[in-house]
Amino acid sequence: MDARDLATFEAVARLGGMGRAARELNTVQSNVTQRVRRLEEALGVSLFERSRAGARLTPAGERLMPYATRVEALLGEAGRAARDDGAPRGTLTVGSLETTAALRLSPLLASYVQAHPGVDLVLRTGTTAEMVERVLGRELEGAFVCGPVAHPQLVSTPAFSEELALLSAPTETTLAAALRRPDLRLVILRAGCSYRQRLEELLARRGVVGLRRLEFGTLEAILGAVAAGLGITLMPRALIGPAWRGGQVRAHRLPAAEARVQTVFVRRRDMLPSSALLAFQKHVTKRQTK
Amino acid sequence: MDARDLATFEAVARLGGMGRAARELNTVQSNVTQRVRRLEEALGVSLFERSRAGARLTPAGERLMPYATRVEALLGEAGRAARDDGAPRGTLTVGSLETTAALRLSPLLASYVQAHPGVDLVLRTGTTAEMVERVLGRELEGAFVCGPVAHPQLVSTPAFSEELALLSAPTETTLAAALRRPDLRLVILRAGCSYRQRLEELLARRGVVGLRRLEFGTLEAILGAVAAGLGITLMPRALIGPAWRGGQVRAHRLPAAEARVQTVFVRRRDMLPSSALLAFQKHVTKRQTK
DNA sequence: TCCATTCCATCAGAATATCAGATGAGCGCG
DNA sequence: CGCGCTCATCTGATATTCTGATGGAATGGA
Repeated sequence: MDARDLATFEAVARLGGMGRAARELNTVQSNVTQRVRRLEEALGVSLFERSRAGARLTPAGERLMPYATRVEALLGEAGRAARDDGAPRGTLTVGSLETTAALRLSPLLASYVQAHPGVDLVLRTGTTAEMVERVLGRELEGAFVCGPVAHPQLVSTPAFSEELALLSAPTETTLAAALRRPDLRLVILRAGCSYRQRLEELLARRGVVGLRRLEFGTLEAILGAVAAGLGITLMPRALIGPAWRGGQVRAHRLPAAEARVQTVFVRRRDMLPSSALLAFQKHVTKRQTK
Repeated sequence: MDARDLATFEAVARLGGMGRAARELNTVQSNVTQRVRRLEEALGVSLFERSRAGARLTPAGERLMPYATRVEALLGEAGRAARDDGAPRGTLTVGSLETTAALRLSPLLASYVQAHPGVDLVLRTGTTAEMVERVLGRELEGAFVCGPVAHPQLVSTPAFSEELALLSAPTETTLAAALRRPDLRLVILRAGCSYRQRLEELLARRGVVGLRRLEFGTLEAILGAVAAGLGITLMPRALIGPAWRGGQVRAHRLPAAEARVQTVFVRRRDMLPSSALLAFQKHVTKRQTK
C-alpha cells in the first residue's frame, strides 16, 4: 500500500470529493480517481460511495481513515526524528496569548534565539481556543494558553502564574463604584478571549450581566479605551505597570481565588517534541524558577 | 517520504547491506542504492556509513529505524482494518504448545472452522519461548503458551488450567521410588519445552539434579519411552488417560502448588485483533466455561 | 423541457520514475 | 597483483504517473 495513495484517500475523505482533493493536492481529478481506485483494488474493498454530490466513506473507508491520518503523522514524525540530531535547528512554531506574549515572552524569546541561532522562531498569537485548535491540527508545536486545559490529546506544563486585575478609569476609586456605572462596557481583545469569559463570570457573581462589549485588536487600544472611561477590562496586573503608574487607569485588586490564573504550555501528547521545542521548554522552565 | 523507500531502508539496516537487502526484496542492488539515496536526499541526512563490509546505520539512521518498522506495521494493520468487516475470514495463524494442541485444541479447532468457514486456520506448534518470539515477530496472531507470561508488548488471557502429573514406568509404585533409580533420565519433547524446565525445578527441590535427557519429537514416543522404563516425564494429567488406563505408565500426583499450570493465550498488545482472532478467542472462552 | 453545472469515470499521449544489467571504483586478502 | 566483496553510477527498456480532454449521470434553474 502506497503512502501517497493513502494521503490522497485521506484528502478525499476529509474534503468529501475527488475534485476538491485534487485541488488541495495540486493535481487533477483524474489522478485522484486513479489513486483511489488503485487503493480500492489493492485492498479489495470499496472505500467511497460515489454520487453527484461527491464521495462518501463506506464502512471500510471509515475503518481505514484513522490509519491514513496516523500513517501521515508517523511519516512526518519519522522525517523530523531522522533530521533532528539533538541540536535545536529548523523552524519552531509556537502560539501564545497576546497578553502572555507581551508580558512574559519578549525577553524569553530574545535569549532563546540568541542561544539557538539555528532555529527560526515563529510566534502566533490568538485566543486559548484558537491555540488549542492549532496545536491539535499540528499547525503549532505548542502554545501558551490560559489553563487549566483538559484534553486527552494534549499534555500541558505550567509556565507562568498571573495575577489578574480589573481595570477601570482612574475616576472610579473602588471596584463597587466602577461596577455601578450605568453605561458600563467590557473592553476586550478578541471575541474568544479567555479573559473575557473570566471577566463575565466574575461580574455575574456580583450580579452584573448582559454588558455591552467593545473589541479592540491591541492591548494599547484597550488600555486607552479604559483610561478614557469607555469601560472596564481584565488583564494581568504585571502588564499594566506603565499605564497604572502614569495614573491613566486604576487597577482594582481581586480576591486571590478569582485573580490567579495559570498560563500553561500545551503540546500534542503523541507528537515527539523537536529538539528546538525541548530547548524552548527548558528555557521557559529556567526563566520561571529564576 | 515514500513508504517503499522506508521499507527498503529498513531491510538494508536489518541485513547490514544493500546487496543482501536487494536479494530479500527481489530486486537488484542498484535499485536499493537509488532508493536509499533518494531517502537520504529527501531527509537531508546520511543514513548509512558505506564500507566494503556493507552499510552501517549512522545516528540519523538509528533514529529513523524505529519509525520504519512502525510505519510498515501500521500500513499492514491499515489494510487489515479496511478489509475486515467484522465477519471472520482470511487466514488465522495461531501457535500452541504441542501438549495443549493434543489435549484441548482438536475439538475446539474443529468447531471453530465449522462455525467460520471463511477462515483458513493455520496451527503451528512449538515451545513457549518459540511461540512468544513468533508472536512478537508478527508471524503468529497469537499463541497458547505456558503461563504466566510477563512481557510489556504482549497481552495474555487465561485459556486453560492443567494439572501436571509426573509419569514413570508402571513398576515404580511411588514417586520417591521412581526418583531413586540410578539411571533416571528425563524424557522430554523438545529442548526449550517449558514442562522440561518445570520438571527440573521440581526435581531440584527434591535434591535430584543433573539428570540425562532423552528428547523425542512426539508425545506418543515419550509415553512409549516412559512405559519402557527409560525415564520420567511431566505432562498434563488429562493427556495420559489412555496410556494410564492401559497400565503402560504410572502417573504420580504432585502437590497442587507444583501441579497447577495455566495455559494462556498471548497476542501483541499493539496489534488490532482480526475478526477471525476475536471469534477464536470468544470460542476458546465459551468452551472453557462450558 | 432544456441547459448549465457539478460531480466522477475513462482514455490516450506525454512526462517521469523505476527497473535490470553492465561497468567501475574502493578495499582487504590470499 | 588478481580475486572477491562491497557500493556507486550509467544506460536503455519498461512501467507508472500525470495531464488534459471527453463522456455520463444527476441536479437545479430558466
